Amino acid sequence: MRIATWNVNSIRSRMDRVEAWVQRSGVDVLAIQETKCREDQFPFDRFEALGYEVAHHGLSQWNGVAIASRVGLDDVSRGFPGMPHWGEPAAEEARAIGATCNGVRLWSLYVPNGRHLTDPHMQYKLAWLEQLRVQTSAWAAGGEPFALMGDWNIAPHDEDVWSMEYYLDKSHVSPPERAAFQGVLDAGVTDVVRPHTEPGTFTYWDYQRLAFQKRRGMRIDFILASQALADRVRGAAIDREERKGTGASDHAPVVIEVADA
DNA sequence: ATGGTCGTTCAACGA
Repeated sequence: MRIATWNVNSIRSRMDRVEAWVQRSGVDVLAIQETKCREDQFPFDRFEALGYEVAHHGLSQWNGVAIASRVGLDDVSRGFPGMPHWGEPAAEEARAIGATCNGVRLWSLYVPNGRHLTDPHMQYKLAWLEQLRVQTSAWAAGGEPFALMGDWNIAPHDEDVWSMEYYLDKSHVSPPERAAFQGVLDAGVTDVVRPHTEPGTFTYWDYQRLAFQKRRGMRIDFILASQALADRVRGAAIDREERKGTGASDHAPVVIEVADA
């Protein structure tokens, strides 16, 4: 079974590329982030024509997560228990959706950006990750195979950014963010992609300042798997080619190959 | 050429 995660940065403006990539990659399940649309705007018909069921969670033009699967899509959850809200007044955001596909519990997650070190959004990000840690601990205790997939907006290691000097006073690399990410790992999941990729492999390149052409990227998209699932991972890759050309998302798809149970 | 962006929705914001 081939499973992937991809921040598409608007499903409506990206659907032609997404469709081409789905067919080219042969993924069985795709976790999508930043659909940037409401439920009534999501192109369900395009996925159904490709043979995929889709569960989507979209509340506005921001955020939005989905899971597309051609190997079953059951027990869909929108949000996770205790997930913090944002804004004044505080409102739910579409940042998490879970579904069981072929016996594996999969989550598509869009972790809050944090914006700046002193921005209130950073506290929201850290609180969101703390609650995800709590939930991950509970899920891991069950022993079932599951994965947390998505855009974490954190570069856990120095080698995960093109320049630590550039990011020193910016979000995504700060000690509190890295500690929050490590907290989720310590709750019972492991990065199953890193062992299959070279150091300095990135998943995201800013649209600005020719970042992709200058190889100025970050590794912020991850697939974290429970032990039961990690034991079945046979390979992984980051499809950097998909970042090329006109109409590309600023994120590349991340793919794992999983053996049958 | 010594800087170079995209989405949302339509002035400004988010990333």
